[in-house]
Amino acid sequence: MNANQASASNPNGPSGDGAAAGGASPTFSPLYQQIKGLITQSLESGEWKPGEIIPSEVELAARYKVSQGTVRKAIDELAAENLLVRRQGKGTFVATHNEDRAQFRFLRLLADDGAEHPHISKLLECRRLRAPAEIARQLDLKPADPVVLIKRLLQFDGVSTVLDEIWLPGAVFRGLTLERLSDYKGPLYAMFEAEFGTRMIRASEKIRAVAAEPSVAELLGVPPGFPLLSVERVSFTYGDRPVEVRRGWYVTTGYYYQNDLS
Amino acid sequence: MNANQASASNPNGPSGDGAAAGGASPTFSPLYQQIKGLITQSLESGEWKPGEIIPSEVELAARYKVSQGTVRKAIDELAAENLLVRRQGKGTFVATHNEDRAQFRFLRLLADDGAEHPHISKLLECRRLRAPAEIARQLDLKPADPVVLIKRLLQFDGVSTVLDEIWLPGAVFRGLTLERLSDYKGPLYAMFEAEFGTRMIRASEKIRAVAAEPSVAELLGVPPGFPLLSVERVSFTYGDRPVEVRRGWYVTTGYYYQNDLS
DNA sequence: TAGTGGTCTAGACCACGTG
DNA sequence: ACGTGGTCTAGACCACTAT
Repeated sequence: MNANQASASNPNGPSGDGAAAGGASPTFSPLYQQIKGLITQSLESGEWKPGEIIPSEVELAARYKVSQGTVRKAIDELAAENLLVRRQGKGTFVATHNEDRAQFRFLRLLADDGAEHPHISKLLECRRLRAPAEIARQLDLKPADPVVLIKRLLQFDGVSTVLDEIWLPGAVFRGLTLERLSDYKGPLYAMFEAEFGTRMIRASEKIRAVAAEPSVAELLGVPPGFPLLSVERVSFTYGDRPVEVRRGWYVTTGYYYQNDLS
Repeated sequence: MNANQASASNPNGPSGDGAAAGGASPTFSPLYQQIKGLITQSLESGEWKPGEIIPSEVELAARYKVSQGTVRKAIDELAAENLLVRRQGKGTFVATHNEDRAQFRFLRLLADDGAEHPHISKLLECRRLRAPAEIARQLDLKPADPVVLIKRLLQFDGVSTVLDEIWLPGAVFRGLTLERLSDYKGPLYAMFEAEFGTRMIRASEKIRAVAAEPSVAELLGVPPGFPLLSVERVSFTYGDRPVEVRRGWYVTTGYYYQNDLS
């Protein structure tokens, strides 16, 4: 990686820009974006694992042969995307789903008074089967590829509130069993990143109001036809690869889904 | 605003930091945060109006007697908060609800196929009354203070999909009538910022699934008891002052509420 | 005392949009 | 050709955390 983009040599990026040369648009890519890519690679490859500290800005600047300011900007963006966490005086760390309130990021259910209540998870089943067409499409698999299906119930203050159906690609989550799930303490996503090296980066949800189907209603302890929040989530890992489909039904009596538009 | 924080003179902020001196925490506030505050003041005071261009970075640096990099960082954050919009080669502009897809930011309803459909607004009524206790609380008003209540229906592809009850502080929205509402073309928030100088910065929503009340059901053309998405929004303007309470009921058949966790 | 991230500056050059 | 934002550098100093 050349040093001086500013002096004379460097009309475009130092490192390869990814693809075919030719007459298309110049595809200018700033240095810090390329550094960002290199750091992301190290995260993805597991060189730095969740919770661990990464090299200091000065070290990274030396390693990539750029100024500290440039790696700084790269890290800034990765921190804004919740991939890294900066701690003044200590260092920069790989984000994890274990600690902080990283949990609320993915389950934004609050009690009517605005408080965040704890919940417990009741595992109902964990099966391996062939992907239904729709799930395969969403997970970017071939139809009938192996998948894992987890069903669970979340109880808030002892009341069944959320029923989840979680679909995972079987190839990635090899060896995932109900027993291993029950043994693990902490959030599901923390287990996924610790035991399967798969970290959920972002998710996209489709939210609807639906009438409870009889089977769902029974598990949630509400009458059939009861209005439920239907939350269909697709979660993505590095490279925007989908690695989870989650279908949830929320009883929003006494609790609500909190969303901030900003 | 003193120049050199870096040299000798300036152990803490140049301008006043807001409050009482004394033994409490030093309340260190970086220069760029103070610049951010000054820029926000100019936005709030209307010195630069929505859609207008603001002075260039170099000009602002001269005006505040700081380096360009410092105003740059201030503007960066304001742009991230959607208060300003940067356009390379042209300048920096005050954000507005008129253009772009600033609309989707506040009405994230998509068709099942993921497409963003246009909608038309049917105004049902616009009344002035005394604030109910709950509304007064949310708008930070005294009970029985004057408020404006707007009811409207949004139709997607000719189908009634959203019923909104919009509560506004009467003191701010003086002279708002059904006629003025009907005359205005474009999004409601665009009208608010253009005609009443009140710009919505961020909003907080509580989402639930509810059974349609008879009166609501009739307006939306669904049977009573039909599952609806209930969206209760409080919108805030500069200084995090609440200036709108909006209660919406969404029919999520053929459409869904899109939310991204990132 | 030493190391980390955080702030601030000054100056150079690049990419973009106008004349 | 010029002005705007965007990138990159180099160096100084500040604030926080650990030892």
